Amino acid sequence: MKYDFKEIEAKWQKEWDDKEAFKVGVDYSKPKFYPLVEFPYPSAQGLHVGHPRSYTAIDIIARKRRQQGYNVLYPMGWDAFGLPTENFAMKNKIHPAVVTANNVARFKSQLKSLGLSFDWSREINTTDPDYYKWTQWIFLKLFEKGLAYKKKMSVNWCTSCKVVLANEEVVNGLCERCHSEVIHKEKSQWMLKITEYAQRLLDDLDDLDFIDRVKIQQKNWIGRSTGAEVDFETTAGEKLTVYTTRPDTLFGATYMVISPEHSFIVNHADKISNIDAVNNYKAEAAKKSDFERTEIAKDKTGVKLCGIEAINPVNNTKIPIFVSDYVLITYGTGAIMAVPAHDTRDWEFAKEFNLPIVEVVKGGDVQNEAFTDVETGIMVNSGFLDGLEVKEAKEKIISWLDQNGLGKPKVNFKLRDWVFSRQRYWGEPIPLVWCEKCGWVPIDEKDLPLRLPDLEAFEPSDNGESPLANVTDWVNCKCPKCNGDAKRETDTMPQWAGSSWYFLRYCDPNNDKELASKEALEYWMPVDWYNGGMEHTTLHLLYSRFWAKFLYDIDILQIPEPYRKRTSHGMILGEDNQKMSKSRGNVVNPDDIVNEYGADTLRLYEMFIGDFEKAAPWSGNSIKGCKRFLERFAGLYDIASGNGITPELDTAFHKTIKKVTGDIEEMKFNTAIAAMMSLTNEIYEHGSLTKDELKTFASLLCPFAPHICEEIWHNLGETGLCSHAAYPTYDEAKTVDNIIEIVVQFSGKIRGKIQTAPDSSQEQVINQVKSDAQFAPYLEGKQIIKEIYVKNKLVNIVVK
RNA sequence: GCGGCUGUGGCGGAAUUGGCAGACGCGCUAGACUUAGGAUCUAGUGUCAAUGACGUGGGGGUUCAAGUCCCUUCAGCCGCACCA
Repeated sequence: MKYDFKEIEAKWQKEWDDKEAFKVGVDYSKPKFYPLVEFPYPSAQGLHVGHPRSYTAIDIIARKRRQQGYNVLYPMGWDAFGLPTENFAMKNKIHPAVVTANNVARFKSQLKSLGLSFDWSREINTTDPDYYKWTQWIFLKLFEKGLAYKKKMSVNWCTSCKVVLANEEVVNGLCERCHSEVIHKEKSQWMLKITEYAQRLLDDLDDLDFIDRVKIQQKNWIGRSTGAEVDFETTAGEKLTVYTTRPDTLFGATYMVISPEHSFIVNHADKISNIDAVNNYKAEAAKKSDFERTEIAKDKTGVKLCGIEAINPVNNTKIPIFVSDYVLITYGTGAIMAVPAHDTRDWEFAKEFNLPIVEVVKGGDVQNEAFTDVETGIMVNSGFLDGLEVKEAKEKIISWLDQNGLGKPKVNFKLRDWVFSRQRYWGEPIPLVWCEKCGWVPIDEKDLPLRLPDLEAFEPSDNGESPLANVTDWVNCKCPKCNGDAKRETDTMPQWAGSSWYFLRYCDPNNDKELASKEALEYWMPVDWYNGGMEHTTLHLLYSRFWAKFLYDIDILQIPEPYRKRTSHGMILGEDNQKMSKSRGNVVNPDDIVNEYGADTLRLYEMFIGDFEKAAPWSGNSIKGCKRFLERFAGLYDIASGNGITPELDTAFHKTIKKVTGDIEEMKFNTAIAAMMSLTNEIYEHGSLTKDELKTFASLLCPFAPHICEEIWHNLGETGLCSHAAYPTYDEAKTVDNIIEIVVQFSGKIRGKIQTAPDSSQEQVINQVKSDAQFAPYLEGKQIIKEIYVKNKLVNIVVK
């Protein structure tokens, strides 16, 4: 059979479309399977070869489950709000909605050309008002429950573009796009209290089937630490509270440090004799960019607060207070007790400022290096803690502090609240109104969606307000509460908003009464298998878990975790082993590959390229091997005749089905394909196969290379779709060969092989070896010390 | 600095519980067919001083047996980065 992939692929893609072959039925009695891939941002560049790696992998699993009789929901949509579209719109004077529509059309046709079995009837788009109505609705619920609040905070400000930048848009302290200086600016921003869910986001990870590196990364990001808050009296009269994970080292605290932004400085400016120097330092610290402040060479700087001292509560020693930017206002209490003997940063600071280093845990040489080990040390110079191990000392000092009203145990998280405001046009409007009388007032649910007004120009205003701020007839409105004059919030939501709940919308995408019906959510959720990039682990994946938990708390969702299983694909690199990028000129366009080799070959190659979880370089040569395999597979049609089974091939078929079936579940697609290549080789060696066998093969290969399999299936006289054919099964008993080879070793060296029946006894096999002339030289005149037999594998006779 | 990952032929990569290292594919070599070959088919392809020995980044160890387990060391990649 000639393998005309262009004709075959166009034909079957149309057939699938016409027959709505992958539209999922609303039959809630059938077992369900909900696989999901991260919906793309429809960029102007079109599809990247990285996209199909994830999509094809999950497509294979979806197709397999469908063939196995599950009700499979494999949906696709568009995460279409975002900055690049807005910038493109600004530059070319085209409305972002039009840009989005164009990009979506391109992406969709590209995805369709890959033969992915998406249920297109459930396509969603985050920029669709019918969709973002519910994004806004969820925000209103968060606001209602006190989980959305406005806070003045420092943001990145590009001095040239005059816009607020996300952290990701700041590279080495410069604007990613125009390379001019980025400074900090105070701005009021909407925040979501994800920190309120920190403990639950951490705890619930345990029961999820997420790959380890995702769990570990989320755990680190949430960053739970346990310790104590300790109060230090000061000569200024106000207590300073510090957070420490090492309360056991309290006797070694020889000074304190507060962050430049700490209110203590302002509160007691009159008592600080060198207040000018302190204020200078504050100003310097504020001017520093994030890059400078966290630079690798972290030389410690700071200024002593002269005229004020703190008192160490355990020994009533007076200790100096410093201000330094190595203490962050955003973590703990913004103040620390410094124990230079047992903390690297404090040690560096103490060396710089010639402060005393007092050893309180024995085990290191603290004058030369901070000793931070907590496992081996014994307490010294610590009064009632002396002689204890660190762990014991920690418990004892915490209860002592607690009893004396000087401190208490405390848990802290690195996780910060989620900055939810963007001063941008192309995002969901935040559905709140500012009323001088009533404060922030939510708009009425029945008035959702709050639509983005149509604009001609999308330039942000000079003061960093969203372009929406210029649309006065949109901004000015009536307060929903008192009907007085009010103004709309002009900030929009970040791109992460729409993607934080999209998997719920797929369950019931056209519902205009609820974000999705209870019934649909109950049936489809959770997502059974979610694959996506590692780069989303601490953002999208965490945010969406947070929203799901919130929706669970307010009784919209029946389960507290949205995803049962999470896997992650490796990147596809350029042929030069570097990340693909236009500037390197190593970009491979999937359209070109589909044109030259066909979608089936592209799918197969991306699955064959290597370990799914690892990065792999593209190879223009290797892809030919996959094309060759499909040609050879198509060629099987010419040597297929008769029905029934071919006895010589039967074991090979059962083995291959077993291997492929298992490998797909473990995402070992490369070895599954290798097994099918081997089977093909074996069939050609044998010279023929039956039509029944070819049908079996087609239904096995179908999830990987669906177009050619449909064609073969059809040519073999089937009238239905191969994509709907029952997935092949195997008989365990038939996967075992009648005769197996056993490796024969003498003293651990391989000297030959023998053939025997499966499951032979040790005695049988050893006797066979001893009576085999080829092994006589190794036994002659030797004394047998030990005989080892591994069933069906190997014999090792140790001789002397 | 902390956390995570990876080192196997010329290349991408295989290898249940420790049990034939290099499956499968690319590339390469030779041959066949051919006006032609960036097509197809057949055979070969870890290294070497080659009936044997050596081989999974380096060194050491455990074991009848180590890519796999233990100790140690080197190299590369990714994430976070002064989180007290």
